[in-house]
Amino acid sequence: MNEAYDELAFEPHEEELLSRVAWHYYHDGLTQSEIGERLNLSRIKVSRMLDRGRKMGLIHVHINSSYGGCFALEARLQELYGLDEARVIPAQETGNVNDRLAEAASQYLMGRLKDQEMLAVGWGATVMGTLQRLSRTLSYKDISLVSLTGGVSAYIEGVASGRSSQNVHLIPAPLVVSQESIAEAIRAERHVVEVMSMARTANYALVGIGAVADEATLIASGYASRSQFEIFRRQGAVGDIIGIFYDQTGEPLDLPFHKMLVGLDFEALSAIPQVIAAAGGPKKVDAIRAAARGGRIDVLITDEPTAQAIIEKDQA
Amino acid sequence: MNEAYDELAFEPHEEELLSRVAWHYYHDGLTQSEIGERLNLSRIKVSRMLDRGRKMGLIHVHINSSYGGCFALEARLQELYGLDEARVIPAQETGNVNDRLAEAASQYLMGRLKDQEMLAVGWGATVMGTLQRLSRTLSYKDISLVSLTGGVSAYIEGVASGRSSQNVHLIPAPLVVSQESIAEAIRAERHVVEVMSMARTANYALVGIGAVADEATLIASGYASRSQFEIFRRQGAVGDIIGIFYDQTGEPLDLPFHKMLVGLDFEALSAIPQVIAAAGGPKKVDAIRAAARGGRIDVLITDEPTAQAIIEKDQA
DNA sequence: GTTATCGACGATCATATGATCACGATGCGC
DNA sequence: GCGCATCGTGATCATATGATCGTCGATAAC
Repeated sequence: MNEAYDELAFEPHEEELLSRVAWHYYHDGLTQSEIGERLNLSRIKVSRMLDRGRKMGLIHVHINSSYGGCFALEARLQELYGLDEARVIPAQETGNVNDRLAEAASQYLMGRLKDQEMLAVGWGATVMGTLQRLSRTLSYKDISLVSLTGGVSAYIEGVASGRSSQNVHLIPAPLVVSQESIAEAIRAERHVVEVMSMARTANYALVGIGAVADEATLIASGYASRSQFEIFRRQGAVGDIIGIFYDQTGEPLDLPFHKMLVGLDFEALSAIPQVIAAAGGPKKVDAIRAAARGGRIDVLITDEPTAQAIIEKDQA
Repeated sequence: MNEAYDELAFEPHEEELLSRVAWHYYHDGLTQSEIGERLNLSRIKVSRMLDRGRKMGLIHVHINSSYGGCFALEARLQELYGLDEARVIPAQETGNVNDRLAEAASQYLMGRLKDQEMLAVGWGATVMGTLQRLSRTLSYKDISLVSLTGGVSAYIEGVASGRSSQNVHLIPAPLVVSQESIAEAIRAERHVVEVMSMARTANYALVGIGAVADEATLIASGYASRSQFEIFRRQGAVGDIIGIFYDQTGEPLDLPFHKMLVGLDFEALSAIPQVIAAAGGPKKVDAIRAAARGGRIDVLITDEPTAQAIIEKDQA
């Protein structure tokens, strides 16, 4: 029998043969050897055909889940901004976005935190929610918490209740004070210096990203006024991380407000091995995008519509 | 670190994790071990998750080809009628259906015929087309041809041209004669007896399936009349194979016409290891269905709409 | 409280897969 | 016609996968 002739004869029907092989493999669950026997092909050839089928897009694997689309966005985000990791949660009508982001962030950290590591935390509603969900894990893994800024005591106390409280180190000050001189004085305090230098040694930093919008938590909590925000906006601010406002490119602005902050600066933040940001919502699109472009963050946890919007802006 | 706690915590997010695993596996091309490292799972667990994902329908493999839908029909046909094999060619506007069936049949036979085997052939346009396409393979593989009935010499001669002609054994008679006595006399001829007994030893039989319709080749070629067909139909005939008409259940009818045929009967045909039928078209739906249900054929090669129609009739 | 049952887990091992290599056929340029 | 490059092929081997088994822990029944 002349093999060459046989193979030649199949050529115009390559697609059929390919489809048939793929069908047997993926739907019938046959092994490549079994398919080879049935169709008079060598096992290796079947393997190569499947390979070709996959590369040519003939074989398509669909993941039948609301998460399916998100992974593509994650890959895109990572690629565009050089992130270590991106997590995108699927769009959903029910449920508060911040809660779901907090949930996702806590999931991420649960999988990442190793025993006895140190987590530095920023400021904001999402960060708070994440810490609440993490509290049990933090005890289990004996994680140390340290604050990146002042003004976190209110909510971090709840998280740190119980046995693990000895591992929580807070900057004992407000986030913002009314004068630069006071801020300087506080930053010079021994205890504050200690906590801040400890924060620099954290393995991870968990931060929120704030929009320059009237709904910002900074305004709601009285740390800043609407008129201040208006000024920030005029100066090109698109968002803030731990109270520091930055422009479209993610570069921090030179604002008097920054001088009144008690907390780490961007340089110190970047020195932490992995900066994880959890934020989402239409108002925050520009803020997140700028933070990512400027390399301010290593890991981004956001929601699907926000991810979509961010990516779209950078396609154009 | 307490592993159990970690795993527990992922529970409500099983779908996410499953999707993520599937994504990495199928889209990113990571190995199960790599996925395990990334997501802090054991390799074996990743394997099991993928398994579950497939079983639960979370992971769906789509074969992006016009042939894709046909394999489902093939599987259904095989299952419903206990066929050894079914081949369904995709619906297509261009091209003659018979030609495409002949092409598919010849493809099938090319892959199946081994050196020096014997193929018995029936009667009809599709069979003729198949043999024409096969002629080169027949020479290459040194295949013997033998006819199942009379009346095939006209077209089989062309196929058997050249060196391999010594391996072609035809029943030297018409398909049908005008009287029972003549048929008996022919069937008693030494040469006819020889060829017919040779046909019984064939490895494969290739046959067409005829509809009881005015367009039938039997009528067109003058072997039967429209009025005869009308009578057959009244007696419950739905189709014929090698000139033998059968009813809805595939049982041969008791017709005077059969007594005037020169060729094998159903019993002899069934004794051939694999009876391959190639037929399609709306008129032949009932004929094919009855042949399949009655176990008259082992392999069916048909087209997509026909397969669909056959299956639909048996669903109800 | 104790025991039985069940399910999840990872270790181990056989099998399936695909990466690499070397060969032979085919087509092309010299 | 004669190398030469290229492609497709099967052989071989390292790796990836999943089937099987025993263990452990949780739960439920007693």
